[in-house]
Amino acid sequence: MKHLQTLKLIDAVNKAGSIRKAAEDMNITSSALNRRILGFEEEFGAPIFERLHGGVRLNPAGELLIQHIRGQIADLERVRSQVADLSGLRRGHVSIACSQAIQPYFMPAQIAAYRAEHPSVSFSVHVRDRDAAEEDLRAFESDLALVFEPVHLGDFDVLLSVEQPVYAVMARDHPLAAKEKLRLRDCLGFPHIVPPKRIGIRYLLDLAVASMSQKMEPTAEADSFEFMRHYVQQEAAVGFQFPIGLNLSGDDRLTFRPLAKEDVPYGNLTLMQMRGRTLSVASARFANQLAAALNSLPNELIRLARQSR
Amino acid sequence: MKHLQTLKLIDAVNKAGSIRKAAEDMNITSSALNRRILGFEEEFGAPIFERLHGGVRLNPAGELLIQHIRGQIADLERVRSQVADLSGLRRGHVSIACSQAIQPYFMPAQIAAYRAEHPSVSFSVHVRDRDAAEEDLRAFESDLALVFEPVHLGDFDVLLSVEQPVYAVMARDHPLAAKEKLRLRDCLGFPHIVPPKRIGIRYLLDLAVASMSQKMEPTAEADSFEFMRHYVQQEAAVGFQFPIGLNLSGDDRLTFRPLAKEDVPYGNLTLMQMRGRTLSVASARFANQLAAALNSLPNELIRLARQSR
DNA sequence: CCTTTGTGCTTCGTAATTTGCAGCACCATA
DNA sequence: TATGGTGCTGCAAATTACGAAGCACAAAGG
Repeated sequence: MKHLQTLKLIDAVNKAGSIRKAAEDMNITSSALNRRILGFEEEFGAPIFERLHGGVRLNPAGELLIQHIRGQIADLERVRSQVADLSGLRRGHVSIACSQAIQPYFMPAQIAAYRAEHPSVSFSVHVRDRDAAEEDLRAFESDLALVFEPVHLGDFDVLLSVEQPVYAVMARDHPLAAKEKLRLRDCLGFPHIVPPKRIGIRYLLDLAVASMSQKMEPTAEADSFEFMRHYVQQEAAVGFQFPIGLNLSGDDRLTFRPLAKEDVPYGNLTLMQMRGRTLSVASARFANQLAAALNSLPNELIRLARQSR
Repeated sequence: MKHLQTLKLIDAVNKAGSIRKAAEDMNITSSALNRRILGFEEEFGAPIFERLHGGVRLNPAGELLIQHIRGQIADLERVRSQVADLSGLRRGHVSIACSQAIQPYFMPAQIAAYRAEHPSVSFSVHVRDRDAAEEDLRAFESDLALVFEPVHLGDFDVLLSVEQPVYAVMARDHPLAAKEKLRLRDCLGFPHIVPPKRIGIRYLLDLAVASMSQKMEPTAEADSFEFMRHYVQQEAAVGFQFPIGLNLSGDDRLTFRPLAKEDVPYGNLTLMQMRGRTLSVASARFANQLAAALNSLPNELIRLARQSR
């Protein structure tokens, strides 16, 4: 869009940290870009960038403005999506940030289901921890976020929130695999592997351990569920994951056992968007589908857990 | 702002109803304007106007777009206001729509009080009935609305809502002036003057009369409180008004008596803004001041009513 | 029935704006 | 002190937007 060009350039300068670098990114000369910025600052009535040795950085006024710019660009996209929708095209793009646990099974299935009905809708999936996901929403880089244990609920609209128990993950021949229900202290007696502090599941574990005499002494700390999954097969260790990130009925090398709610509080899986924002048609519909799927999730989990026995 | 020029032109075309008229308003030639519209429609990907004999009109896509445009312009204004505020200037503009009753005493006093602290803030006041006030908010032509008995609360955020009884207004020598408390049926026994149906106070009166055997038979219907005020001095008639629109202690030709709540329900004086919108600093502060003043209003009324006896 | 008056749209030469190139002044670091 | 980075600035060239006039069309007016 032509009339947003200057605004996009400002955004580019902000991202690049210097006018010359941004000029290269946007395929124009630095002089042209520089003059556009100066011109904009003049008609805006205040400087947007503070000039320092080695580049530029947004000043407070610029921070305010960049937020407006991103909102404006995102909102124009929404309008175009709605227009495309009312001309019957059902086109559009959905950008979603999600926790790692969502990514292996749940999200691919949901996207495939949606695209089966609307083939000309495309998707961006950003795997983010709970902090980064919220940052994505704020910067209008994601339309939706589906994360465990969000940090700052204040700036967002919660579309749905469901609870998920924490599961212990271990090899099929692990001593604990025999028990039906596990206590947290059983798990901590064995070597255990946990995610780093920024991950929601670790937050819940830390919360649980805080009120116990037993301490958590992780053998390994890894942010990759893939790694944990293979690690517990090598050394009779215990890992942790939410059931939505597990293939409850289909894995014959691993065993999954829920932890008692008294030990580890359930995780809140929350679907959110930027507060007050009107989503594009595609995003709004996909959010509805996600909400429906999440609502029917508990029953689904029970069914799968029964199968796995 | 340069980059909004095309958008403002589109808005102008929409308001004028024809490209040539809008071109004249905006001081450019019709050919230039026409080309900008065509160019915009091309890069937007869809027509915005439907061409008909004698002019143009927005199509559904255009309606969506114009809403976006107005929102963007208003939001940019908000950003500039915030920027001015953080550079310590306390400048800005507040645009408010209000009921007729607010306009003679309350609003001027409030604006004067605000401007005493922030002299470089300017105001626009639009006197509107309850329907038109909401339309103003939707079109981003007013930042705030202070109206009695709003119609569609759905699209707006309510900042505050206070109750006001309906008062009967009559000449000082009117037979009813002797009574301390009035019933509606007393008033209807005399010639009475009421506002037209779109005014909030009439809505309340109609509501009240609906459950009575007595009917309302207005001698006159007028949308001007000024007219009503003088009319009741000429012919021993009764008018109606909210106390916020009355000079309870200072008028020696008129008498005001509250109507019992059992007869006529209290009117809801509601301060609203467009849903989800972030107001400019000046508007937000003025809204706060209004809210504080409205909250302390009941005591104030009691004090004034006591004085007037 | 033809004229008038309004519409949106197109063409073309010109005016205004933006761009790119080169260079300047500045600052931190090596 | 040299070097490599920055933002900024004249000046000519290129691009873009503009204004004046005219075209085709459609609804009213005499």
